[in-house]
Amino acid sequence: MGAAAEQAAEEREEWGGVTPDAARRLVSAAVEAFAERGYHATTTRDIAGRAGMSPAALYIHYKTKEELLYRISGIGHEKALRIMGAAAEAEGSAGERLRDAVRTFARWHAEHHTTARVIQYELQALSPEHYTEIADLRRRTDRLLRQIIQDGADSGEFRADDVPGTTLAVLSLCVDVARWFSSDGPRTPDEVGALYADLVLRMVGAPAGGPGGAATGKSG
Amino acid sequence: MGAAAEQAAEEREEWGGVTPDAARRLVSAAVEAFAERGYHATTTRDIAGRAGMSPAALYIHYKTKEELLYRISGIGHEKALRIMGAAAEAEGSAGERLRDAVRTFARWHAEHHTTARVIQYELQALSPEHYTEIADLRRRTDRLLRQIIQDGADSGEFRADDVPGTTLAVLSLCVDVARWFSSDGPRTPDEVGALYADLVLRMVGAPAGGPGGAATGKSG
DNA sequence: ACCGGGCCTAAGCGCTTGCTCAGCGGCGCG
DNA sequence: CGCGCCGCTGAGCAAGCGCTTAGGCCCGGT
Repeated sequence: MGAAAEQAAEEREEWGGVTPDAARRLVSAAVEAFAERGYHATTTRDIAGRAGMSPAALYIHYKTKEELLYRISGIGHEKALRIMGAAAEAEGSAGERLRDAVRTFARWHAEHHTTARVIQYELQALSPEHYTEIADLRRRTDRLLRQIIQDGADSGEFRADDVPGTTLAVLSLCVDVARWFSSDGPRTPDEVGALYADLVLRMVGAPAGGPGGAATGKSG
Repeated sequence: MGAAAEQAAEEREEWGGVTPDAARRLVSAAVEAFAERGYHATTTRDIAGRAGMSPAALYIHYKTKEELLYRISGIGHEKALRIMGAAAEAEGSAGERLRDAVRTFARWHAEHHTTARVIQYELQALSPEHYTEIADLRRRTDRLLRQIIQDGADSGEFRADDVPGTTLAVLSLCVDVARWFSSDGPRTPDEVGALYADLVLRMVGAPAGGPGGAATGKSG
């Protein structure tokens, strides 16, 4: 399989729910362009061009440029919420769940850093109604993580004086991966996830992290 | 002193180096607008309007809209570099210097979150030449922080297996304050600085932090 | 064979954008 | 008082924007 076909396969997985094919190609092109230049600096002509169509074709599948952003933001935030939910609902100690949450959440922000960049840094370009809807997904993600940290604090497993503040910091740390991560950089998404999980567990005073813990892994 | 006069006084301090007065008012208006809507969504008419001038007046003081961003970015990054430099060159253990660095750096990103937002999230709108210049300031800031963490790791005061990775995480954490901080929120800039200093010291395995350390301050 | 509808394009409309330019008011200086 | 000049404005230009419209191709059903 060639590189182009491979990328197309990846896109089909990430945007699998979007049909028909032309609509999916447009979403994919828009994510690329928005991540690269920002929403406002991206023209509908650019998006259509990347998708191999004329500018007018965009409006057959989406009413406005903002609707494209909304679709991307919705799918991305739902994916992020599902990732956090899977970690939160898993069995295990608070430490194990927190490790899993940070590892998978940070890794997703690295692996899908173009999508993540768009959904995290272009929120203000959404219409007020769409923003309200997306904000709800974000609150739910925050609540899931906060509950994990609260559980650890309640049981004495974590040392977290300010649970909302710690939650905010952990979420902020993971989200900001989308800003600095580059596929050309020295770190793989897996490595970022592992590093961040270790750092966060230490932040809450649970350095050993139970089974699978490797906070001081490489060299001690 | 009224609220308006107070705000004007603050601006004069932050942008004190910018003269004449009209040029400073334009910088101030541009920071506000860029932070609120983003660089590309801000029009020169909006900037001039906020500064109480006609659109044409902008071009007497700045050649282009991008030059305005460049000036803001330069002044902001130099301030950030000075803050990090002051902490790095201070006397004291690595733990003390790291605490000071994170506390002041995070606090600045909270207190001046509009400026910080512009300099951290609008880099891609700079011309390539201007970006290169700003990137150098960013590298120097990064190097200062990395040296503190390296010192602590070398002396055994910190437990940091991946010094560049830890540096990146700490910087990312502080920078991202600019994205979520709001003056209407429940936290003051001082509180954010204190919280973040505690979290970061634990991240590097130095929870007590020496004199002045209050990692588990509020309730233990 | 023929029609109907889904998908697409070429052309372009109305508007806003970053930026320019000729000219004007008022302050300092002689 | 009169002159020059600095800071500014009103009007507007070329270009590019988001989006629309009229029409054409192609494929499935009858």
